[in-house]
Amino acid sequence: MQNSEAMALSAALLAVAGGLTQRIHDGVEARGFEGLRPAHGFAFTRLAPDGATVTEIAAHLGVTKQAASQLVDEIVRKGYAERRPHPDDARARLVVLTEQGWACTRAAEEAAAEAVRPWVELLGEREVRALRERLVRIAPSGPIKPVW
Amino acid sequence: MQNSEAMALSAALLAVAGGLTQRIHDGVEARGFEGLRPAHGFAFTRLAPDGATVTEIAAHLGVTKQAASQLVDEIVRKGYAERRPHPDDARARLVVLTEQGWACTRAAEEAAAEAVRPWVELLGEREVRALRERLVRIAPSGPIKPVW
DNA sequence: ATAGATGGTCAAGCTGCTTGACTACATACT
DNA sequence: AGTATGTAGTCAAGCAGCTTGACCATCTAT
Repeated sequence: MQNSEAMALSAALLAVAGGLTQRIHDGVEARGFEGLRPAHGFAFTRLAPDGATVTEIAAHLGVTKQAASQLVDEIVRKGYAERRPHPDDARARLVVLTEQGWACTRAAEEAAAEAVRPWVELLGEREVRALRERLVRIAPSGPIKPVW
Repeated sequence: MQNSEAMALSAALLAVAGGLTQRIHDGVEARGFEGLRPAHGFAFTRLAPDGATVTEIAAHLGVTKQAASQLVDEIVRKGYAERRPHPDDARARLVVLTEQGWACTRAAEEAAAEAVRPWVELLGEREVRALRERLVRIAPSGPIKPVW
């Protein structure tokens, strides 16, 4: 594959990712969840199953513990999560989503579906599913970093 | 398409985009172009054909003119671009890439090719090309915004 | 028991962005 | 032509989100 092709692929991928982020963010706001940034959404995905510690969130986002702690402060203050004592470690605190946090997560899923809808209309459901499968296969496992 | 599928697609896309950005950035640095951030790269793509004004770069990046001006200051100070009088408008200044700027652009293309290579190994060249075509078709035309 | 590693927070500082104000030039209207 | 409005760009100040550094409480290993 030529360098210019790789660059075109990269540019398209980053443009799509940027637009998608914007649309999800707007959709979440339109559903009444304000004062959140995309980074909060990524934190939510890590909190979603059973909660996580600040350190785990920091690793997930690829930032320092201090930054993650500050981010958790925000979502706690806004009622999306709460800090509980950790069952196994008295140093740690388990951050878990509140009901409002779950509602916001569902809103984000709706917004994502809405953002993806134009793609389905353009490419068809089959192609979009294929796109998803390929992206899942090449997705890195490391921390989620901002696109730039 | 279900909401959860749309979310999985979004998550994979953003993860791939984040990883790709990181890899291109690292690759550019490894080729000796330091002190640049991904945002500079996006500015370069706008400057590439025939240069651009600060205002055009601002629109391209989705930031204020002041932020774009500051970013141009940086790449000028580091020798990647220079400001010239605009041929048609005495208010404006045309920012164009220097030879070093072009060299950096080529380095970014090499880095992109390098970053994409694992995907080719995983999916095959045919699939990656198909991926590119689909992404190009759904890519938005608006400003390039950060993923979060 | 003790030494070192780890979870979390407090504090200070930096960087990249924003808003606000301004000058120089362009464009449109009368 | 003359005037009013709009646009390109910069200077200045402020802010938000991140970093580094220091610290305490608790866990883990010897």
